[in-house]
Amino acid sequence: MLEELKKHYGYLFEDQLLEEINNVSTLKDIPEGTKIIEVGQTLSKMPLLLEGAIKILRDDDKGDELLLYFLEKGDTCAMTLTCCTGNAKSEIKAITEIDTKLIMVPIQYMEIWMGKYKSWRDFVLQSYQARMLELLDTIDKIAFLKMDERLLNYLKDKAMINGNTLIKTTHQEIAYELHTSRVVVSRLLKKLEQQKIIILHRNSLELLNI
DNA sequence: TCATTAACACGGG
DNA sequence: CCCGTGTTAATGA
Repeated sequence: MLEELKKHYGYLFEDQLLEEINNVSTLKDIPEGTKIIEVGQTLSKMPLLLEGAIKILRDDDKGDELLLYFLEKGDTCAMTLTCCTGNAKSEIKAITEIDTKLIMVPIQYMEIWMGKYKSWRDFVLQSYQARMLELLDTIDKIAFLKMDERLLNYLKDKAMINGNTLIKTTHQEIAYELHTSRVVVSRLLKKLEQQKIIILHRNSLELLNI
């Protein structure tokens, strides 16, 4: 595991910290579509992504959901960063978007390393800021973009994360994540197809000229 | 005007 | 058959 740690985080952390992480953490391979964190769940470990991607969703009071942002390799979950001080519960839901490899660090080390390693402190603060900026970006899109633009944006995001223009999903799933109805998604996708921006298939769609 | 909801027909796996 | 998809009509914001 130390090798993989060095490969992905070696440029960020000093050897001593890498070894400490290696000593207290567990490596996990998680298949696509697995729920990692549920709303209300108490967080005892923080994930460091090595490979793959995770989508972070907000559940509203009616059980509907809304996609907030994606985490990619080198990222960590901002929710756990804020939860580490108290025994706070998660306000968000995390699901693996593709097969993902990550390291789980028990959160008690969060605080210890914050004081001990400058590189760790920088990493945590920078992660926090990056997530905050992504959130603001998402809020901007929800507030100022029409649904058709949000949809296209979502498709592009998904294509980039999967490294593939073929996107495996259903209209219903998109509707949930963008917090709208399937009728709207179907209609807008149809429009995008007529504009030669995408090709529709069953259970998947293809993004053209990115 | 545009989204949502419900309802229905089509057709592919 | 079951489910994803395309479409429409009614209703509401």
